[in-house]
Amino acid sequence: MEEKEISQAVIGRLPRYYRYLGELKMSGVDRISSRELSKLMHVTASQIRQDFNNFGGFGQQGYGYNVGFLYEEIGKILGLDNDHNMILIGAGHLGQALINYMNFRNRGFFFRGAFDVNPDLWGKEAGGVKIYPCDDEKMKKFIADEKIDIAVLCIPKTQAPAIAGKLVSYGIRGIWNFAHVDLPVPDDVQVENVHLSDSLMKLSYNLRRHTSETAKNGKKSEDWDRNL
Amino acid sequence: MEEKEISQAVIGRLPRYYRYLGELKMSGVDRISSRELSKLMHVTASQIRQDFNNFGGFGQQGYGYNVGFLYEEIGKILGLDNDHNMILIGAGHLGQALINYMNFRNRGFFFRGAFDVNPDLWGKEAGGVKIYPCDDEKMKKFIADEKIDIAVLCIPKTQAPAIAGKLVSYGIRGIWNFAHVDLPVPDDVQVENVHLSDSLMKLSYNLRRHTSETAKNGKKSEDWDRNL
DNA sequence: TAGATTGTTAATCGATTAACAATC
DNA sequence: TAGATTGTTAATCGATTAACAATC
Repeated sequence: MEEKEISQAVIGRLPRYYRYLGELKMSGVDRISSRELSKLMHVTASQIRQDFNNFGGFGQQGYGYNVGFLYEEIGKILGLDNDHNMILIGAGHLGQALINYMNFRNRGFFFRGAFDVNPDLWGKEAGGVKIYPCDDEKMKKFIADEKIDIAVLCIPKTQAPAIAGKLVSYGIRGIWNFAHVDLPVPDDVQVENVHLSDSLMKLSYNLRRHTSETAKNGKKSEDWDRNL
Repeated sequence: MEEKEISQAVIGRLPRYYRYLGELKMSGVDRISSRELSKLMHVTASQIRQDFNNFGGFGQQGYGYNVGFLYEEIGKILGLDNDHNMILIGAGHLGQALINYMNFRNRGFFFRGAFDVNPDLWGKEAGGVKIYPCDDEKMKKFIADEKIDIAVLCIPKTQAPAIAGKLVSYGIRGIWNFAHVDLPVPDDVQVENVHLSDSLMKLSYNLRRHTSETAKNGKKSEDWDRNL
């Protein structure tokens, strides 16, 4: 039986469902209908049901969805029931910020080590792990020994594609890429880009667009759904 | 005459065009066709032409596009021809990483000050600007005096909505939100979310999906377009 | 049972791709 | 002019929304 490919549009919404369900669970709600959730999240109930039904029937007619169960199931879909071992490549400001962010750990994402070209950092610690030289053999061995599956790339864009290529050859299957460049990797390697300046440019566009629009029609809307 | 609203799908692609055009310009290329650009960026030539034509005719039949001109025009569309004054709210690890990142400055985004609740940080500097107490009156005056239009929110999600509300009342029109929560703001305030853990969860999903798929059909594709 | 709400099919909407006439 | 390539319309594809039968 052919499994249908789930669109990235759906996947992109799962973490937000997961977050809302986690909060509902925390506040003791143990049952919710697509309609209630739709009001809370400002999306259509139709979309919620369609999204969930990509993965099978999580609800019950006449009842709705069990919050705890749904939360767990979406967690499983997102692969949060398995731990992930990560290495940080580039222990600069941003890299250190990420490695010190505890919330990733709570979701099963663990930094096992960091690598940097700067000798001043070698042997020091960041986020509870050692910083090693960006040495090919060392990285290769570390990735194999520690069963690293994700590399977090926080290095200048000039160096990113070359390092990414090496990491892939050492067995890395997922790259969380903060370098402002597209990484050409084989199709069986997953890249998730976080292009901060792109994000800032989108904000800049929307600021200008809105400013000129209000200047034009002079009205100020109270509708804030679009921002969610 | 009604101006058609440009879809966020198009806007989301502009920064990437901008990046490629900047690189072409730097390497001395001054003319490119939609077909050449499509091969470079791994998107369809049709999409490129459609995207550009949302904003008017930037090209010339039989010739293609002038790289420098197109680069400038897209910059203008993105609002990069105007400077933006920003404040950092929350000078923790992530906030300090952002305020120290020089590339935003090159694009016209300037941090003018930082605010934090931690007294140990007050009076210190980060990224060349002072860190102030998160005091209502001080923030209000600073935003007005320094003509701040963007606030960069790097605070825990529990505090983010309350602070965001205040900032908006002080005149902030754009929020770059790194807190893991949806901010309810009026429609004339633009929010750009950077939800890092959501991004990591997507990577986790795609890792698992691919791992089980290759396990199933045992093939390893060389096509890497999808990762761009 | 009657009421509620899902799962799912059908209708609509929007975005992407293809095609080609206009034109440089 | 002939060739190339855009701007733009038309066709296709995919995603969202609406509707409702199934069922708890």
